[in-house]
Amino acid sequence: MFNKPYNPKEVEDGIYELWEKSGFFNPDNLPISKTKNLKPKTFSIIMPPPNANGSLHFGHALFIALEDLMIRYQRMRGKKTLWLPGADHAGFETQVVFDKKLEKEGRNRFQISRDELYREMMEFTLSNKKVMENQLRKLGASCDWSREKFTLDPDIISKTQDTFIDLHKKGLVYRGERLVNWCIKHQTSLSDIETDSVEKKDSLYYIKYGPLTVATVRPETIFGDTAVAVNPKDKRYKNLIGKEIEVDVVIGKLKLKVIADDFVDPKFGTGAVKVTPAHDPNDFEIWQRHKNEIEGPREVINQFGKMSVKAKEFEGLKISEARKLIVEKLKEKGLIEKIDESYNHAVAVCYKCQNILEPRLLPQWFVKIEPLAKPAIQAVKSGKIKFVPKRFEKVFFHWMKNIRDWNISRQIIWGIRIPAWFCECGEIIVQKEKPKKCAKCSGNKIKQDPDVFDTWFSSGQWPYLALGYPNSKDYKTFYPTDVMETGWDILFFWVARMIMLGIYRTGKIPFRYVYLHGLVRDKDRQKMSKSKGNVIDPLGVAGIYGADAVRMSLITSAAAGNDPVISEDKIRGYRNFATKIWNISRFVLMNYDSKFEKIKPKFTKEDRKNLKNLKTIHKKITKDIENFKFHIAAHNIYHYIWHTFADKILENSKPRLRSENIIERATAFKVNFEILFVSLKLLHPFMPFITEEIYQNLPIKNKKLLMIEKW
RNA sequence: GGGCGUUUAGCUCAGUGGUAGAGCGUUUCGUUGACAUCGAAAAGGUCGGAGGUCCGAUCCCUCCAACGCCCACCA
Repeated sequence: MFNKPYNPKEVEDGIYELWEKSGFFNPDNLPISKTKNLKPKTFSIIMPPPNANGSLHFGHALFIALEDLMIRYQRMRGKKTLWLPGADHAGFETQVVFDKKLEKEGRNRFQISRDELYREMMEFTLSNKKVMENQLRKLGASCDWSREKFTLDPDIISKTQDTFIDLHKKGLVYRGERLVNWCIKHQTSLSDIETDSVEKKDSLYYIKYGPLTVATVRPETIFGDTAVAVNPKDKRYKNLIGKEIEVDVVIGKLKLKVIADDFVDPKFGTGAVKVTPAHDPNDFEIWQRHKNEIEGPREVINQFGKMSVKAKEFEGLKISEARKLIVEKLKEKGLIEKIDESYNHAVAVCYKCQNILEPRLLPQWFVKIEPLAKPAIQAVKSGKIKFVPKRFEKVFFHWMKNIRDWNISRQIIWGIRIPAWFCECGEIIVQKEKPKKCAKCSGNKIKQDPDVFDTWFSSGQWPYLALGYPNSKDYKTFYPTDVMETGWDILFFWVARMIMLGIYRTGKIPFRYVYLHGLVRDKDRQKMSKSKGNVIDPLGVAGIYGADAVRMSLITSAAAGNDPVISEDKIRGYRNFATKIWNISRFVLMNYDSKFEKIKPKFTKEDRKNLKNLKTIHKKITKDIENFKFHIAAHNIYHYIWHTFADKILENSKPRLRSENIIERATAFKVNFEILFVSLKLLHPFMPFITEEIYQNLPIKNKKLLMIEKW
């Protein structure tokens, strides 16, 4: 008989060890019934590799609960089941975390040599990775540790570079000088989706430009102007189109051509726009359309967000200071016509530090995305890949259809180095090893591109790389994987890229189902964040109430795609449920008598009804799990165990359990035992620890592990 | 400017074309061998609003409102 009350702390670690030692996390060790000539059915999930730069939070606990549920269910169904764990170096994210750490120590990364910084960050990451792995164990993740991968494993690095080289060969990767999102704080460019847009109130200055007036929020960029644009249909400026006008820009005079472009909205401002191709994405595109008419980008703001040498007397000033000063000078000269002080517009900011991003003209590597997007859209359209819930397919299509080329260069050191080399002569060579000499100029002054890949470029290849593409047995056995389970917030960052790169590289879809979970919120529906102080540590509460209670409360809290709401109250509620099951089991077993073994039960009508009902519940739960309705399955098993089994069936069995007649006693016991046994199986994927612990105490023959009992 | 989601009991959320559900909270009773981390019972909802389809709508359709989110190059 087991102790009272149930104490998860005393049980969970031991159970995990029992599982891990059994070897059954590894699909190769599973007792798969092999029918002749038939390949065993497989089921595989590649774990979204957590960023190895901190501890696990509730979002991680959620994916663990959901994925482990699917994995345990499929394993019990008898499939050759693989859950492949991993960890992500998380390039820019980790760089940001590490920058903060350095800042606390009074250091900064720009003073540390590349090699030294990389070494320190690797050490930091590997130690976080170890912590994370143990946390995954604490939460009961039944993943195959023997296959664990890290995004900076040598083979992953090498194969990620192969993909880049291959894309380059096929013309799908190019090096282009384009305006990119530049973060002044982090000193790197970012992709379009690594930006947030915030509403900002600014002044809109109306500045006299020779014969006309332009409206701008950025007077400090006037030195970089190369044209003035108007709408071709705008009658006001018809006579000026094609002419050159002379503009006083404080530090001198500029001759600017007036050009006609449809982009210009005649109704906005004065209908005339100053064109600054080096510092505005729209202006850059205007220039692209008028390349042979006007001068190209002239950079007047540098990488630190300060005025460059081209701003002459304003050189070195911060943007805001320069703006103020320039406006003053313009005012003195009578060139400011008016100022609209409450102009609201959206500006792009760094999604990490919220600093305004400076558009900068930089040579970067871009992935030509359209040829990759088309087959990805097709895969979802045709139903080869299905989204759960389905509504995200629409979101996916919308984004994929409007997608722009992907900047994959990052000016940080933490990541996979881009395999490209620059010769003094300007030649660019794409290959892994350093070229001995340049094919063009025969020179040997060749340097490697200092940049690394956007971290999503490697994680976008995760399903097939983690499985050992292209030649491994695992890749052949488990690819395409069955389910990709992750948060909808990284639909574009990750899921879309995995589909695109997966199809490109392997010719196959990377997964059949995309299950998207929501964002975990606190009891006031607030996002959990450190600054709000409302973060609940999943490991902390798991330590108090048990990992089972944490997992169950996460699963019951939301349907796919919805945000689960978590509170300690709720977790406590499921801890009570664990206690209930514990006591149910104690009660069932306390009425056990070894003499029952030989007795043939005589079932009553009620017994038969209850056993039949059990089958119905079994079927319903199976169906709901198959249909990804985990929260419904969880509610049902909860309700059945507590309010049908305990409240009714067990209560009603009490008189018979105390009967003088051993057949009556044995029958009552056997019915209760059968229901308990099936309930434990049904509950196992949801609450694996306590169910396994009880199973280990059951008086049954050929006991193995509940984990591999037949569903 | 497009698009999406949510709106059901005091709170947080499930759910269904045919007498409304759970957890927590509240109230009452119960501690005689599974369980007080509990049991029994109770109160509490015109299922956001207005139309429509239907024998019948909380559920399907249309419109509206509130809240939340995503996407978008008007200086």
